[in-house]
Amino acid sequence: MNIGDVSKRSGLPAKTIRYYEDIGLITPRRSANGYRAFQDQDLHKLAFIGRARALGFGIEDCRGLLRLYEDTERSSAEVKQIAKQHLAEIDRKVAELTAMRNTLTRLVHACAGDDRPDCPILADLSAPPHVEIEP
Amino acid sequence: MNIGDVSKRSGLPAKTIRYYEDIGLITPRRSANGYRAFQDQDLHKLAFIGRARALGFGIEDCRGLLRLYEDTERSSAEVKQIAKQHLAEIDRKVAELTAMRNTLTRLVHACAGDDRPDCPILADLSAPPHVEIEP
DNA sequence: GTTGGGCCTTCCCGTTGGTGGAAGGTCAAG
DNA sequence: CTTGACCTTCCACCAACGGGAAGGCCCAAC
Repeated sequence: MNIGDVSKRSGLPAKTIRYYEDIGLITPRRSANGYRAFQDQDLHKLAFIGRARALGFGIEDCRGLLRLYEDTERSSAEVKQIAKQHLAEIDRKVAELTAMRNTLTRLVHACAGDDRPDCPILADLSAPPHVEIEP
Repeated sequence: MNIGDVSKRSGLPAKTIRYYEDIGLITPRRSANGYRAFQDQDLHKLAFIGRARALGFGIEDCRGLLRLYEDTERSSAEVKQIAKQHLAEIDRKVAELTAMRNTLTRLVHACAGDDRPDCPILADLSAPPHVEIEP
C-alpha cells in the first residue's frame, strides 16, 4: 500500500501520516523507489491513532496507548489511568468553556445589537471585573 | 510605569505584554533608556484585552473589539456579532468535548482497571468504530 | 567607586498537531 | 515521449505565548 491508499482507508491525510512517521508513531517500510510501503499492521495502527485522537487524546497519550495495546503483559489499570486523566482534563475544559458561555450569553442578551454605540459587552470588558453574586 | 508594574496591575505576564506590542495591540511609548513607558491608557487596554481573552476571544477578535471600543461611532450590532460568533464557537467546542466525554466515560466504566490485560478501552480503539445510538 | 541584585532590553527556540507549498523523482497510460 | 497522478523531502507557517541567553540600566549598600 502506498500512502494514498492508507490515507483513504484510515481517513487520515497523507501529510498527517508522514508526520506520525516523523515523530515515531509508525515505521513503515520502504519500497525500492523510496515510497513508503505500508502493511496492514501500519494501517491498523493508524486507525487506532485516528480513533484515539478523535477521543481527544494527545499524541503522547496515543504513543502510550499504542505501546500498551501492543504489550500483552499490560494491566488494564494502566490504560484506565490514561483514560481517566484525559477525562479529567476534558471535564476541566468543559467547565472552563461553560463559565465563558454563561458570561457571554448574559452579555449577548444584554446587548441591543442595533445602530447605537451603547454596548454592555464593551462596558463589561472595559470595566473592572465586577463580581457576580447572584443568589 | 515600567512593564513590571503594568504586569502586576493588569495580571498579564510581561512576556505577554511584549507580545501584544509585537503584534500591534498596544504601542507604548519609550523612555530615554529604552524602557517601555506605559500610560494609564495602555494599562486600560491591556486589562480590556485580558478580560476579552479570559472570555475566550481570540487575538484578532480582541483587536476588533478594541477597535470598536475606541470607535464612538460604532454600532452595538458589530460588537454583538463578534460575541455571537464566538459564542457559537464555544457551543461547538462544548458539544465536541461532551461527545468525547460520553464515550470516554462509558469506556472508563467498562474497564476493570486491574492487573489483567483485558481492556474495553483498547478494544474500542482497535476495533472499527461502532455507532452509538442516542435515544 | 564599585559591587550586587533586580529590573529592563532584544533575540531565538520550543510548544501542539499538524497544514501548505515548492522542487523534484516515479509510474502507468496513451 | 509526454502527460498527469502519484510520491519524496524540506521549509515555512498557524495560535499565543513561555523559557532562557546575553547584555544594558538603575539604585542602594559598603
